[in-house]
Amino acid sequence: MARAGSKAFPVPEHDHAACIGDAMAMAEDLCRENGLRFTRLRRQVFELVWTSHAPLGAYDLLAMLNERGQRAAPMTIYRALDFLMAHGLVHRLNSRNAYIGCNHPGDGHAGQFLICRDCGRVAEIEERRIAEAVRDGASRAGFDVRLPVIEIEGQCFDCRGARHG
Amino acid sequence: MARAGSKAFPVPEHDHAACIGDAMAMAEDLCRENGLRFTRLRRQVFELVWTSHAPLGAYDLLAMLNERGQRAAPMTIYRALDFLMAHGLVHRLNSRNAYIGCNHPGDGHAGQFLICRDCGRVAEIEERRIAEAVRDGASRAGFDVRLPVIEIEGQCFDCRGARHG
DNA sequence: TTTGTTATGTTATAATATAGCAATAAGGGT
DNA sequence: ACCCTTATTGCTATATTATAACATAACAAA
Ligand SMILES: [Zn+2]
Ligand SMILES: [Zn+2]
Ligand SMILES: [Zn+2]
Ligand SMILES: [Zn+2]
Repeated sequence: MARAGSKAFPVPEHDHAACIGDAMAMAEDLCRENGLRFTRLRRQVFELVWTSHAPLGAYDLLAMLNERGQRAAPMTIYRALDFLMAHGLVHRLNSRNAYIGCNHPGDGHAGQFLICRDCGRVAEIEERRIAEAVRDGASRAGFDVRLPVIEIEGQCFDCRGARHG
Repeated sequence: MARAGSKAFPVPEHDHAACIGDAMAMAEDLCRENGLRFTRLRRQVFELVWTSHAPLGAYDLLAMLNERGQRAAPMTIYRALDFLMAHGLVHRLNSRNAYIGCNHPGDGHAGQFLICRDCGRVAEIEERRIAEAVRDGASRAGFDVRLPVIEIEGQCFDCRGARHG
């Protein structure tokens, strides 16, 4: 039962400011190295997405942004999200119509998402064996994988503990 | 390269009336055996979903239904789809907001979907190795899998052939 | 028939996402 | 500095997908 070393789901009382800081730093780096314009708006949206480890909807983000005086329209958020997604800085969770920050970006990588149905938090993992199994299984049907979307609903370690020790 | 024996994606010129007939028969059986009411409306919607091997949107189905004189409202379709989904007769593809028929029903089974980005067709597979890899990978993060959603975008055998021999 | 339950009809509205065009800001060469 | 080009943002309207709430109808058991 891994856990101590696993960073997939951070413990509830962790230093979340550090999560945000790290993500921000990585995003800055990635944009600088690739000549991307990490504008004020994009920065703000990225920061908002990182408000929590649970995914946020586009209109949630919009409301949060507007509470900061920015009075933006939906398009504004969607465009910022498009940029961030295009460069792997955030991911969209199709099963929730919601967006989650990524802390190991890189254009167009497709990880696997663990979604806790109790606390709503999401962890992104990158298990080679899952990707391989998907590729092999698909190829047995003559199918060539381009973009696997894997969103796994279940229960995280902390929520399991909370229920039946 | 498997293909001959694979039924995941039927060949384009197959007898699709037989697909519909088989699916219908299985649905009838499942409902009879479980005391479910496979009403006229639900039957119609199920048949419409099976119109093609590409997934159809709720409003597409609604339009098709209304072309048959039924003048129904959105709720009507969504309720029929809810029933069909609850009993594994159709699946919702989150990445497309669309619905696809299932021909091996059973309450709440969760397969893996191959979605061709060229022809739009979808094949449902059930690869034990994928499910196992997901369960193992998740448990390494202390996560207990309840409902894996796996939607794999790529290119099917027929579309690959059509492009470069 | 009465009664409780499930299914459908109907109207309105919520939630999510995109189209289209004008205004502005950033970068690059002269 | 200037002009030019492109990328970004602002803004209004609209499309698409899904649900809420309540009334009526069909069904089945008592
Ligand atoms: Zn954190
Ligand atoms: Zn949890
Ligand atoms: Zn067919
Ligand atoms: Zn295809």
